[in-house]
Amino acid sequence: MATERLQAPVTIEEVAAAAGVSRSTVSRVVNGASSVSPSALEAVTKAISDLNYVPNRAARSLASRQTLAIALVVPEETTRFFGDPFFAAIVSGINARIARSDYVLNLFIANDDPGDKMTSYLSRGNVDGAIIVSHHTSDTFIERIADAVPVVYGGRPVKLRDDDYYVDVDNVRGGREATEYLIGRGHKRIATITGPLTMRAAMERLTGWRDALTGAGLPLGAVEDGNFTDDGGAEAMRRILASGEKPDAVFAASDLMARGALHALASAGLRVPEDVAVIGFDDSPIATSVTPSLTTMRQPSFLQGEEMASMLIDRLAGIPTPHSRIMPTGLVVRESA
Amino acid sequence: MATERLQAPVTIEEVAAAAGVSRSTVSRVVNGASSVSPSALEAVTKAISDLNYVPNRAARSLASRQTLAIALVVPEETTRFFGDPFFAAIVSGINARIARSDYVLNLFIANDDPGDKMTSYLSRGNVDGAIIVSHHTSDTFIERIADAVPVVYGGRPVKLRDDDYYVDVDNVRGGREATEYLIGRGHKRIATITGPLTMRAAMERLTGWRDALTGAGLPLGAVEDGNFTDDGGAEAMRRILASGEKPDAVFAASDLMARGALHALASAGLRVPEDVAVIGFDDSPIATSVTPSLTTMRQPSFLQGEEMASMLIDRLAGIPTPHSRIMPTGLVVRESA
DNA sequence: CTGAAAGCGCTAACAT
DNA sequence: ATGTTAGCGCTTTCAG
Repeated sequence: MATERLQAPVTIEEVAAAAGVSRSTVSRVVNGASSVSPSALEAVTKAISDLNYVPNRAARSLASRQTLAIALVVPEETTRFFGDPFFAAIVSGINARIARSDYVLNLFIANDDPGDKMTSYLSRGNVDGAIIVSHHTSDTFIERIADAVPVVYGGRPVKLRDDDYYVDVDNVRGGREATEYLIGRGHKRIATITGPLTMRAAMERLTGWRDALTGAGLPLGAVEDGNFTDDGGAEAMRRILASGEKPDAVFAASDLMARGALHALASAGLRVPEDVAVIGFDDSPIATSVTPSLTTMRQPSFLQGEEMASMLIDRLAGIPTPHSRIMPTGLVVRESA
Repeated sequence: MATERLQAPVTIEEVAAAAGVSRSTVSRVVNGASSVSPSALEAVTKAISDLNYVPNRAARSLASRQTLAIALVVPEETTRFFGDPFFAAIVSGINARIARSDYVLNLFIANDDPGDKMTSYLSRGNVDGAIIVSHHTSDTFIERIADAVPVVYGGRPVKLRDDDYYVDVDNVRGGREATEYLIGRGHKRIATITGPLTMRAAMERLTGWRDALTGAGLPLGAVEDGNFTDDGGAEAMRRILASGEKPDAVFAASDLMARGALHALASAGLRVPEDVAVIGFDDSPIATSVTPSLTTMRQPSFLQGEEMASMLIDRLAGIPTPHSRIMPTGLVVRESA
């Protein structure tokens, strides 16, 4: 026991010796180069597994000038980020894809970093690329990151540059279809609870809501910002109710806000969907955990995360990749509308 | 435009030249060695900031044989981990402390890693240490990590080894004091909603509850597992109500479960605290966001996170550190009890 | 297809 | 206090 920490690490040199070839050849097989004879390949492969050789990351990085690390940048307040199951699914997807690669994820929560250690760290080439999971108009530091390393965004960035890549859904359409569903059910006074309008997805879903309403010749209902949080959704709902014009339906731009709205509605003694129908967005686990269960516009969050990671990994490997990937949304009808 | 990615990275050599000293001296100031003359120090410092020098991690790692990386290991289902503000605060604290150091955080979500890429990655010395933020009895892979690198746990580990370090609160006492508060308020039939009993903190808070009750000569009320989740708390509350023996108070082992309980109680038409008093645990942002606001046993989650990181950093620096740090809890009285 | 040789940028004895 | 000198373990031309 306790000899563990000092095991001599096996180096490429020892593998080469064991296989009777040179370092270069070992390096070639480790990196999957084509030009290696079958016999050499076999000898090296055997030596590697016999010796349990694992390349040293630092040495590899230093020589190859890549870090095999990807930054996961979270430009959110920690409590908000952690509070939303949407991000849970996104991160889970990213992590799942990364776990299948040679990369590791470096976590950066912008918020806890008052100086800009993060920015300079990233700029200095300490990661090969970055995934930026959300994006506010006010996040200026993001541009500096994008100047320094390849970036993939979750959601179309506020200022799209030529070299930007992103994964998104069609938020306008999602918002429109959610609202159209409400309209189709005969609702006439449809309010909406939006995310922070500094975020593109929030604005776009609002646009979709507006398009549906004007398209149907219906008046625009109340618009309140719910900040993409549970509490924010509840407060927005209360403001809508307090405003006088009682809606008969509400489109909440996230399930989390829809949950808040549900609670506010319940407190106000209103029944869902009878008095007020509610439709959410995400189809997160929340949708089925509330009562009544949530009718919602589904987006494939886990896949979005996976796709973000895949996109970046492909780019880093030099594989041509489209600049954006728009994932499908779809209506999921349950009890609340 | 687009010249950005190829900026010549400034090396220690260039800093040395600019400062008129040798590489070694630069290295010394970068690493905070004492034996540098004031004048040299100043020249180097200036050169560093003029040139905007940031040391190359790979080179540093290779030469110094440390990785300057710390693994953040999350042995939880992603949705659960991200769903609890307690973890949000913990991670925030860890991240804040790490941001002040030379280390970076590598994120590993055990759950998304069916093989054991993570374990072998960590075992191969790719990180200098690991922080394991939660711990279930069933998590066997954790031992393998602890065999390979220095570890700090969030919460006393299930099997404590000689070389383990952890940050915790006195959960037994916290549970006891919360329950004693309820008793002091005249409640006689006190139920509890526990976390999963595979987790030490859950068991200990249950013990505290039991101790308080037996200490006061009161009968043990209902015990239901709420899985440390919102929904779990609501269901546990429903089971308690359905069981026939109506409690006049409930100790929920986390604020999240308390929130679930509050909703279940409201649905059942029971008033809080008049019909049933509710006390939580954590004093997370949830406590003030629910109605009625939550009386709860506070634990300093952010500080716990910071302390976990500090402990590991100190250990890695060879600074003697006590094996455990028990942080204080304290009652916060609000409306729910 | 393979080996030799030259570093990648930094730290850490060892001198001085 | 500071400079010199070896590497750390690997990738990558460049010859052959």
